[in-house]
Amino acid sequence: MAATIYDVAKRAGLAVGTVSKYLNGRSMREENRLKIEQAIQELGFKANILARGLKGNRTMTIAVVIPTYMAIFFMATTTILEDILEQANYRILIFGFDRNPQKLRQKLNLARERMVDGLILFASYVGAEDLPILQTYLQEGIPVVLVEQGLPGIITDTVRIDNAHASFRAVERLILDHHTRIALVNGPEEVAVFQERRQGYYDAMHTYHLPVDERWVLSGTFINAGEYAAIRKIFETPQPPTAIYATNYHATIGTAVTLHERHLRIPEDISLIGFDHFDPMDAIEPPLTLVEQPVEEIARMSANLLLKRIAGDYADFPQTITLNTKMLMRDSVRKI
Amino acid sequence: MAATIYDVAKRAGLAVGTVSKYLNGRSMREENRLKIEQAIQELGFKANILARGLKGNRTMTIAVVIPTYMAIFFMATTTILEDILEQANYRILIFGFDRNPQKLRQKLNLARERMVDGLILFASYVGAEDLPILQTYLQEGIPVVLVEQGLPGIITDTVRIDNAHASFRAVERLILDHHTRIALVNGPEEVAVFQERRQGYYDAMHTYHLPVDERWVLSGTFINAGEYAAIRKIFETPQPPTAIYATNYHATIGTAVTLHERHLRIPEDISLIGFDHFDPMDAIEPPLTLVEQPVEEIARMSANLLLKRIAGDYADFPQTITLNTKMLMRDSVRKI
DNA sequence: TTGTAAGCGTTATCAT
DNA sequence: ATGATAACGCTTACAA
Repeated sequence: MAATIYDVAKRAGLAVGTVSKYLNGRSMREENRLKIEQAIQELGFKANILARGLKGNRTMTIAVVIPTYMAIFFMATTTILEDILEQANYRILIFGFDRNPQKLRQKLNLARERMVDGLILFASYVGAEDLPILQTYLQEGIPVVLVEQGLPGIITDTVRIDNAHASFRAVERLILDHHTRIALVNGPEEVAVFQERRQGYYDAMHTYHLPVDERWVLSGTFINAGEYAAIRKIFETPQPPTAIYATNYHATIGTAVTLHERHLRIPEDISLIGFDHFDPMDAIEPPLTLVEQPVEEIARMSANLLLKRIAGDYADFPQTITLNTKMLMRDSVRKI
Repeated sequence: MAATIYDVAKRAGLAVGTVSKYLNGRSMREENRLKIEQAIQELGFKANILARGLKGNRTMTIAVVIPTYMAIFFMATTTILEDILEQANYRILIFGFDRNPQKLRQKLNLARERMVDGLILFASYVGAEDLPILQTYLQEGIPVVLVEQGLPGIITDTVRIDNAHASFRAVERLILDHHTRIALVNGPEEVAVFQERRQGYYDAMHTYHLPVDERWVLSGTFINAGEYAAIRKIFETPQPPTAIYATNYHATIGTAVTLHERHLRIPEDISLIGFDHFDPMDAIEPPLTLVEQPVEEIARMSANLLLKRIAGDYADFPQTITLNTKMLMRDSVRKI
């Protein structure tokens, strides 16, 4: 069995209360501090998190809940989140809900059972049925930060990006380079984030009085073969587009691969602006012009906001932080 | 505050002991069972996992420890693992260690603090410094299942695949189709798994008396641009290879993309056999011939083995299960 | 500053 | 079959 605080106390010749104080960073006689440190060292003592949590206060644990483990954006953000929170001495529990609102409900319950001190929820793919339990969190005073988007009736802090504006700028960039026939390869449109990204596309097209050919407006998950066939079809129309704007990681890679397969050169034959910037994308030649999400900043803002609430600081609550994307100008857009 | 077992007992007019028995599925008077169920219902009672764990027995929690969150193989396996273990009423805690043995040590400590009932460790990228704590797990009687590979001195169950044989068969397939100049795009060679995959390549080449041109034997992580440049260089040699065998997901995608970029047609100009089969790969045209890992079976075997040990069944311990990969014959290999 | 003891929510061991 | 109570490892009054 692992050593307990009693073992440490005995070995140090002190009482458990004193050891506990040491563990919680209170002041004490230097001499005793050393004794305790030595005892801890010798016994390889590690405070038992369960007992700590049971006592009712903090478990020093934060739940990070994401739609799926299989998407790089979520995992990249989670990785950074973990680093940041670890520095504040918090641990994270990762829950994926497979883009399934029903499963989400269950995961949120699990997290609550574990008495997490806070919740960071990537809020795309959340369903109406998940709202009540989120309310429960808030009622119980467990801070919640929503990432990606807000949720109806859930009054809490939110960290998001300027989806519509990001799209607008990307499409505008193409238009300013004299493209007029621009296709959209969008994520699943039941998700608010992708509705916004599509809206930005429409806004740009309308602003510049360009017609939108609905056959060029695609949407889907782009994780299976069928959907890529749709991209290929875009080029079977008589006057195919001269540029494509893809609105997420998969769509971007899939589109680039599809273009290469058809021996359409980027950007000579067709221009492409993608979305997201993760390592594997740089395998693509030429380096793509991309809308880059500030992944690190999203993580940092979410973590800090949550920690602030956990610390009891509810000034300026609730806050919605909208972060700006960057256009990474590289070599996949050609001026016509 | 959430309802406790005392609240339930009071509402049902019974003692906590009785309610506890109900929760643990022991027999009891039908009439009381109903009372308890109703009370639980009305109060929305959920047993507190922390208190349960503290009491010393099972936490019904299993740690799944993986080298990185950012690789699809690990996340796909973890997703399935979670499903399977959930059906056995276990929860999982996911820990990524960023391919950093030092971080792994820390994560293994975290998992132990949480008193997990078992550990599933993806053992590539584990360092010598991590071995002692693994021993601690075993000494404390916490079952450990190693996935991908065994570890020196760690006597426990292992679930792995036939890496060398898989490679042998893939390369042999190319040879039988009369390829003689075959390049290898391998994962990082400090990892045992990739040493084995490379060995299979060498074995096949030697078996068929084919010379290996070391300039065509590449290895790396293939998650950044520089490494892809190396693939391109393969084709700048005077007599370039006619076929490539790539040994993991990233290497496969990266190679396919690179080939397309150079307008080398698959399989007309060059044949390709890849490794792993996940959805996004099917974006590539033509459908690639692949070595397919039995991801689901890996997860199932690991989970079942672990559950068996947790249940105290140590017959046939330790066991090493070597699962067979499948060759998915599709359209990326040409008979010369 | 330090020691003592109650209490967190459960399970398990006793009696009853 | 059920009820009362100690114990799990920790934190936190409160007392010394």
